[in-house]
This record gives sequence, structure tokens and C-alpha cells, in this order.
Amino acid sequence: MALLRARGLAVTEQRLAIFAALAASRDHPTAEQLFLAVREKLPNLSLATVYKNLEALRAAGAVSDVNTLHEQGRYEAALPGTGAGRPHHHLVCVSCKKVIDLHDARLDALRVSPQETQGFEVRAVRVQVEGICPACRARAKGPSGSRKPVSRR
Amino acid sequence: MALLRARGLAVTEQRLAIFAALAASRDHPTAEQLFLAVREKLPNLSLATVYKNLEALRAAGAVSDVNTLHEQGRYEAALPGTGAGRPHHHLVCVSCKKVIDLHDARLDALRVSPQETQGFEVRAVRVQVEGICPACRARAKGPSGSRKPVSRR
DNA sequence: TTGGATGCAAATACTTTGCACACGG
DNA sequence: CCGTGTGCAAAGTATTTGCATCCAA
Repeated sequence: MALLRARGLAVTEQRLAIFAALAASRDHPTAEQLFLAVREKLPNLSLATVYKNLEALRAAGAVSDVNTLHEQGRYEAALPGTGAGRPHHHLVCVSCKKVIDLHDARLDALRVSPQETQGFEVRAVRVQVEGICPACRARAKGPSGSRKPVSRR
Repeated sequence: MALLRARGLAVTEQRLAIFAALAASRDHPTAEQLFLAVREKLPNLSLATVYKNLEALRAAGAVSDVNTLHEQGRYEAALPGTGAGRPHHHLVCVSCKKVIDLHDARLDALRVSPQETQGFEVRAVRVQVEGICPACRARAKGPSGSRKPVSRR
């Protein structure tokens, strides 16, 4: 809350309720699920408010996306025979959303112990390394230019 | 191609071109990027055809989504102080799209060597374990009922 | 010939934006 | 009081679907 005020964000009933609902939830709700949950308490809450708050809280560091890259589907060829389909991992630039393959035998060999998989039948273990790519790093500290990250949307 | 026919899929110019474009691409294109690329060769290709083919090829196992869960944003509370924000990993059911937290110190300790990160400034390493959750496993081999996976869309 | 595939347009789903009014600090 | 937040409606973007026609098998 002090965190919010420090960022110039007002502490409103809606904002608190949205954050509380998120913190209380043990799964990873979508905006709409949060909307439905919070609306029990605040019946005239609007879905747009939920989106605006999730974004505000994310910018303040109080909320994170479970899924970077959720904005658009991305595909890759995966033919078992061709090598294109070998399991591999990804390097993702959180600024420009670029995705680069990462091949690493050590990561491929990762296994998760059955006690931790809670009864799941494991199909794949994917490692996603998030960071800032060289181009975006250059842009960020850059010569002079704009500080705004590039959006691929 | 034999794979396609075995699945009852016809081998069309569009389907081949879409797959070829995907296999040729070293990044992880969106449906629209593929559409633009393939349209150079097949000018009256439609975007809907791209989507339909990606889905058909995915079902046949020739294409995979880089991102499971891309269909909707999912959030979690992440307050640095509260423990809610500790880095953690996820167990994802590829059938019903449920996401469950996975805490594992060994995974938290994963590091990727600088030679492999291609100049990225690494912010986080996230492990996503994909599989079929107990409920969906039960449903799949189930007593009698429908074989269709549940969609959360 | 026949069932699957294509292209178009319309429909749907998710998310963002503009704006008038309300409210926290 | 001032600036941010809210709710509504409209716009925007991503994806899916219906349907008439076309083409591979």
C-alpha cells in the first residue's frame, strides 16, 4: 500500500479488492475470473477496471504475468524425424518479445521428481530464460533516443 | 507428408507452403507473420487458412505452439516481501490449461551459461512442466464418458 | 465422386481506449 | 481542489466459424 502511494497510485477499494483476490487465489486467474470473483463484493465493478488495475499493479511490481508472450500465438515446426522437433528451450526478450531457441543438453536432461509433480503425467519440461536482448539493452542505455521498449503487438 | 495422409489430411499447396515457411523460419512466427510470408508465393492465401492449417498440423504433431497458455492472460500476486513473489515454476495441464505452482530449490538454482545466452541480460529462468493433470488423466482413460479434453477458453 | 480444404465474411473472444463523472489524498 | 480511478461504451486486435466453391485422392 505504501508501495502504491510511493508510485503515485491511489488506494481504492477496487484496487485493493483485485489485489486481495489475486493474492488469495492459489491458481493463476485470468482477468475475467478475477472480475467475477471481485464482483461478488463490488457488484458494479467493470472488467475494464480489472484490466487497468492489473496493468497498474504490474507496473508497480505487485503483480506478474504468468505468461510473458500471451498476446499472440507463436508456432514452430516440430517434425519428430527432422531434428526440428527436438526438445529445446527458449530465450525470450521481455522488452521486444523476440524468442530465440536455446539448445542445451543439461537443460534437456532436467527431470522433476514425481513427488513434486502432483500426479501429473509429465510430457515435457521447458525452460524459458527471460531477459533483455542485446538490441533492447543498447536501446535502453542508448546514445540518446527514446527509452520506450519496442512492442511487437 | 505420408504423415499427413495417414491422418486423413490432404496435401495441398497451401499446407505445404505454410509448413515450409515455418520450418524455414528461425524465429517463432505468429500466424500473421506466416500469412504475410506465404502470401508472397500464394497471393490469395487467406489468414483463416493459416489458422486452420496450424491447428491441423498441430493435431498431427508436425507443429507445436511455443506457448501453451497463450490464449488468455494469467496473473499472480508478486509482492517481494510477502513470499508470494518468490521465483517459482509452473506445472501446466496441456489438456485443461490449469496452472499449478511448483516450488523447487533445485530448479531455482538453475543457471544458464553466458555463452548460451547470446548477449541477453538474464532476468529470470522459468521452468514450465507440461503434462496431463490427474483429473484429465482420469477423464482420458475414463470409466465410459467422453474422450474430449475440457477447454477453458 | 467425395470428403476434406480454401477463401471470404461474419462472428466471437480478449483487451484497450475515450470520456464524463466520482473519489482519494 | 487536483489528479487519478471508475464505469460504460466503443474500438481494436486475435482467432474461429459458416458456407459456397474447389481440389486432392
